[in-house]
Amino acid sequence: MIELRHFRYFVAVAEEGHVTRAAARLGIQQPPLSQQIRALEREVGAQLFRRLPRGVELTDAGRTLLEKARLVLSDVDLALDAARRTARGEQGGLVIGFTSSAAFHPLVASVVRLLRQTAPGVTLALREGNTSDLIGELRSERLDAAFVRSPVERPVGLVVEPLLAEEMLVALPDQHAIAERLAKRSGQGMLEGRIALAELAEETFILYRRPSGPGLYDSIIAACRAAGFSPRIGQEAPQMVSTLSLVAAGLGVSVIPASMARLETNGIAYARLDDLPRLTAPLHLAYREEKPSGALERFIDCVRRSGDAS
Amino acid sequence: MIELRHFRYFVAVAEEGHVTRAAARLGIQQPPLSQQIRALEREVGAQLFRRLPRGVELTDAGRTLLEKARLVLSDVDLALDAARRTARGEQGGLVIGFTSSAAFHPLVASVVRLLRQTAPGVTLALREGNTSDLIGELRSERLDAAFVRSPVERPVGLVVEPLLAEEMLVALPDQHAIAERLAKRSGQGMLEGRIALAELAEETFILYRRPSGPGLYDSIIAACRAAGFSPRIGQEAPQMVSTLSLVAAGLGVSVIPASMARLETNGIAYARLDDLPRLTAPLHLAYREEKPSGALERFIDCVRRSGDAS
DNA sequence: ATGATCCATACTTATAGAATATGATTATGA
DNA sequence: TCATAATCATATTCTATAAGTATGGATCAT
Repeated sequence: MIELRHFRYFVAVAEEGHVTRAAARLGIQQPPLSQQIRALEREVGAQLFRRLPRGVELTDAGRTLLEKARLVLSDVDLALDAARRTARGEQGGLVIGFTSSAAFHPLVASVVRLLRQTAPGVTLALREGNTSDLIGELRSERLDAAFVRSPVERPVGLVVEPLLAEEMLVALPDQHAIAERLAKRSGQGMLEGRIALAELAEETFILYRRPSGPGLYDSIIAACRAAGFSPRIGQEAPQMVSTLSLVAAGLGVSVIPASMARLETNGIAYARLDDLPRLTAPLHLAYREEKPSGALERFIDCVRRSGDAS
Repeated sequence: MIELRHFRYFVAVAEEGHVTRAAARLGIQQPPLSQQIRALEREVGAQLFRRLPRGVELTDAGRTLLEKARLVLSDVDLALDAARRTARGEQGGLVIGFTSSAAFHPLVASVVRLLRQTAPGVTLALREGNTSDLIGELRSERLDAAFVRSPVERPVGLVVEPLLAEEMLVALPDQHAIAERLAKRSGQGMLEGRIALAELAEETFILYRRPSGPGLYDSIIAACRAAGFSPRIGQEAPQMVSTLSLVAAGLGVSVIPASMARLETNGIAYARLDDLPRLTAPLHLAYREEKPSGALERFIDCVRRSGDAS
């Protein structure tokens, strides 16, 4: 049976043109090397070297084999390296989900950037969805990890790791009385000063619809209650992003994570809240409890590092 | 040190998902197989299998390695096959020379065709030249073999193998008295009947110039002497083919190998000779005495078979 | 709970690769 | 021309390691 040893020995002899020198290079004696070469020739069924009085030289068959043997040997090294890289998580494919509201958070972009840098062999597929769908896809192994807001209960079989808690802002129509009262700060539609939740007691609230992302919805309502009123819900938008369109259309006000304030600026003014405790939108990373693959480990590591930085 | 055995065993275990079954398939016991797998894992520096209560399953690193290990194993087989084919002469590159007069001989075409069929892996480069140049190129290893006419002396270090002796024909200008006298046979300019060399005693002879192809030149002159006259040499053409152009131009007559009668028909008539012994143009195959490469052996074989057929 | 399945570990055996000694062949230089 | 050196091949011994045997431990199924 042919082994890599035969190829290694063969290449050495071919390169030296000399059995004795090749043996020295390989760190063995000349007779076993001669034997292994003969064994290879027997296996191939053809002479690979012409024995000359001083040294040996390749036959045509030997020349043909030399080329390919070199390739095989380097392919073996490449194969082992690839396996090592995969084990270290520098290679592989991941499917990552995120809630639409997380799509705009700088953390996601920075994680992707960081992973590209530290593990270029890992291919990422990103998939948007609402929190409950994402949790389901995690369970059914269609996703490897997901950025979610606050899942109501801790889903069994999954690790839900808190990353950060983001301040929530009030989104007002541009022409709203409160917006007119407070000066614009930057060009971004961000208002100067803070407002109390209680000031919005008479407003119509537009919120992300309940079944898909239960966490945020509940905490907003709870905060209103704490501020002394029960909010009037005008409309529940199917997607978190579309709440902003409804606000821009003047249909009501909304409370959104700060990272979403960077888009849909025309027609919308954003104001910080005054109330304590602060109303926040948490961001979590969820993944299965089982031992993560190397690539996923790498990914989680990148997420943590990006989380610390921001 | 990694050996192919490790890859073979690894692939078997990966495919079976089961060490014991894989061991049975490989014809060894389970413990040594487990050991070899462990050795491979140690060499790679990573786990390749997750040990489950019933069987084993690939890790990511294992999956990566499996792909490449399969490739390596099949590449090894391909490498050995390629070497075998080269040894059998079914693969390789040959440079073959031939004298310009041999270019028109059907043997050359049929050899090329036969070699294409029996050894498609052999690539042929054909090179035209005069006999003495070809002999030199054979010696300097720029050619592997050459079709030549009659080399004066047997060149040392070369084998010159006679292939066939071709009848020689007289080439006459179309309007020549002899051509007018004899009826045309086919449309090819071939004349009916034979003529004696002696009939050409008064003609001007156009012959291929001496230094490049001494053999034919000498035998033509010798034949004329035997027929009782010494030919008047009008012009010596630099290339054998151009002798025909000179004949067509009416500058004289020539004697050429029969295989050349198939071209330059307009303006030329060919006549067979009556004299005995027949004036013939031999065709030889020349190659170096040293043991020929497999591809050359194949080629020589094809030449001999084609020679027998024609 | 008990037996069956299956991988791992400990130890023994046997194979074959490596080392040593030597022979055969062919250049090379006196 | 002969002796010597160089180099590969052969014969024999040694040894490293792959294979085999026996058994243990974990997990699942009945």
